[in-house]
Amino acid sequence: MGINLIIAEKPSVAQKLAYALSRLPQRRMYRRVSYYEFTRGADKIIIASAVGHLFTLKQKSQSTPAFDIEWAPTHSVDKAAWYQRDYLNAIADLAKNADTVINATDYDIEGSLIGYNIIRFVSDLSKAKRMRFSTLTAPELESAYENLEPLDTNNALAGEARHMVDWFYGINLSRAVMNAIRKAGRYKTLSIGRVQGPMLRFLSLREKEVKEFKPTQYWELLAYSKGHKFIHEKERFKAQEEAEEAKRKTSSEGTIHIDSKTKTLYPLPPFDFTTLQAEAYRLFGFIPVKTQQLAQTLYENAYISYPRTSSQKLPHQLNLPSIIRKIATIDRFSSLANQLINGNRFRPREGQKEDVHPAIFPTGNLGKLEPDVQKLYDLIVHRFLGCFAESAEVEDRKIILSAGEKYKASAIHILKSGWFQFYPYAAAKETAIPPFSNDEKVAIEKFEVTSKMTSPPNRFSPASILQLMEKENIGTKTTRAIVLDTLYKRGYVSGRQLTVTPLGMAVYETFQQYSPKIVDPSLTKQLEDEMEMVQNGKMSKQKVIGNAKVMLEGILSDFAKNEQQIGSNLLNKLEESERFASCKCGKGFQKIIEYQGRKFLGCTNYPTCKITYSLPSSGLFSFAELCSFCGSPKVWFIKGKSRYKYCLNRDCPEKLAKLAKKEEKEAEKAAKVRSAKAGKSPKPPKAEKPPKPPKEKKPKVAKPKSAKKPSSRKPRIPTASEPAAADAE
DNA sequence: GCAAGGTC
Repeated sequence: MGINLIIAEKPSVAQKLAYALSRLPQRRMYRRVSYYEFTRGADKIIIASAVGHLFTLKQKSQSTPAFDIEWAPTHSVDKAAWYQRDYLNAIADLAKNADTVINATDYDIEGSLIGYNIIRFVSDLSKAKRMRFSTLTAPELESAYENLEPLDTNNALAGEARHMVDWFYGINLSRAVMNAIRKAGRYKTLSIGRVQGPMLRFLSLREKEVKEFKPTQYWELLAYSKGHKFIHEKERFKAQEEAEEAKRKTSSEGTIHIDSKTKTLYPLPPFDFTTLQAEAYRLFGFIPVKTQQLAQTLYENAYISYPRTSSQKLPHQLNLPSIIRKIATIDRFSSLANQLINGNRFRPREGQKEDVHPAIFPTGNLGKLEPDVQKLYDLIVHRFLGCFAESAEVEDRKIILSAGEKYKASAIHILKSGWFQFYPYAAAKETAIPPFSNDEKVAIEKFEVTSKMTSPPNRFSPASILQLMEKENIGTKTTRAIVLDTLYKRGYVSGRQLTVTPLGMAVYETFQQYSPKIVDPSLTKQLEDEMEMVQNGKMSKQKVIGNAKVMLEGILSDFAKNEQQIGSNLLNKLEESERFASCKCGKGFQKIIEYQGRKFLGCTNYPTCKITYSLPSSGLFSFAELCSFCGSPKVWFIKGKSRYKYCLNRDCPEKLAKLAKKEEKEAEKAAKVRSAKAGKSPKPPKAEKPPKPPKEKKPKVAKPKSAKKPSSRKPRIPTASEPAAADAE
């Protein structure tokens, strides 16, 4: 009787394996860690589990560049990985008596490496075999066990090459920028890497587009009939005269033509991890890292399936009808779930993407949830139930008004709501149907020529940058959100509309100049090609790593030659980024303070330090630069299609001068109009807000919430002001 | 302390 030790990648898979290979696996404990034991045929089987990578790369000796590294147990290097220790020790112990050690991690290069490292460091590679499966269904797991393969060493070596190349690039280049800024006089944690690089590049290029955008004017021609608005088919006219010309060519009566199309809208596929993160951001504003944490909580409580999947499939082996029946017992879903049960609708609409783990689905178990966790859970349930619902049908109505020139309007009419009621978050919106019929003759009551400004491209949101990274195939479903979080932590980006700080821009530009490879998306593609060659045995791991070293040596020596210039530039930009945060009092940093629903810029020593600035009450803003006239922070303020850069100091001398000049001009204009059209009363100049009393010298002080004495006086918060005199762009 | 990749 042989002893076979099977190693899974994570505890949940160990459990699945145990129940797939045995009816009655014995669950045993090694300290806090469980493993399974049973006999199958002539063999005794033990199933233990890793928890991801149990080994990590560690610098072996000090050298520059840092190329001397070795593998070490993660728990010995990283305190946060303390819990891994028992898992590793359990495997080491159980491996002692094993005749065969089977690597049953996920069948990809990371999985192969997880198992390979464990086996070579705590057991013996000569005893090793590989289980290969692509889903976690019992028949496939059983078949994988009955058809063991030799250990896939080349896959593991490809993974090892990936780890080492990433380490060499990431650690050495991060140290290079940190050294540069340190020699310029500041300690600051900076970083760059194969994934951070391209992400920062995408964001920086967009930032430049936004900052350099010059709005241009265009005109729209609108026609109204029976009170309904039609727009000229050309939509945008470059010159007002063109719009007026089209208006002149239009007769006052026209004919209606209606073009109706019925569209079938199929249910959306169940959630994969990235789509869940995007939807949770779109609907609740959860940043992707938060969604990741909430989903992990739901998973650990067994309320949802494994969340880190890229699959959009729900295999029937999951016993979907029983899940829907369990969900029907939860009050707030019972009506929807029962509709499916009564309609015998148990076949889901699926998407194209596949993975080892199925799409995210609720298990039907449920306990009490924190509010945010519940929001995410309900979203998952609605999406899941929606997959089984009927398609929706909408009528898409295009209404053309021909009167010499052509005008158009459109309307959406929902014919069948189908899955919309299950997943209302993505339902089509019904619009009022204008009362027109085909070939109807109608009168045009009114025209409008309106002037509009083109708007800059949108900044990325946390969801949209992650979607772009997925499309470009950079990073993984698990790490992309974490890498974005790193960019925030480094101070490279800020805000929900991802704004690149001067520091972030400088880091990007530095690497673009001295090490363009690290910010180039194609480094990932190159690494993938090389890993594939390692997997096929066409290239050695050493060769891949050697190539990276040669590349880096050149970059690093070039970097060192220009260190002084790089360092002083980074320092300048760092200080520029921080000015928003360094208060004039010299003791604290400025930060956004929220009090009684109002936001203002105050000091970390507020209310001891009374220096505050009002902020716009709506719209987006981000730090631009320090005002060259008064030293207060200047912000970009974006509202609708307008963009202003303005100084937060209401008494800024430049601002007051501009305001005075503007008023002077308006007065002049008004005087001209008066003299030209004597007799007719001219339009008064647009009223300018008078400058408000100095904010900075007489700051309004709000009582902090912790104030012990209830004050009879209402705490006064600086009121938000519109930019009175701003640099419009 | 720096990366990216697994996982609780």
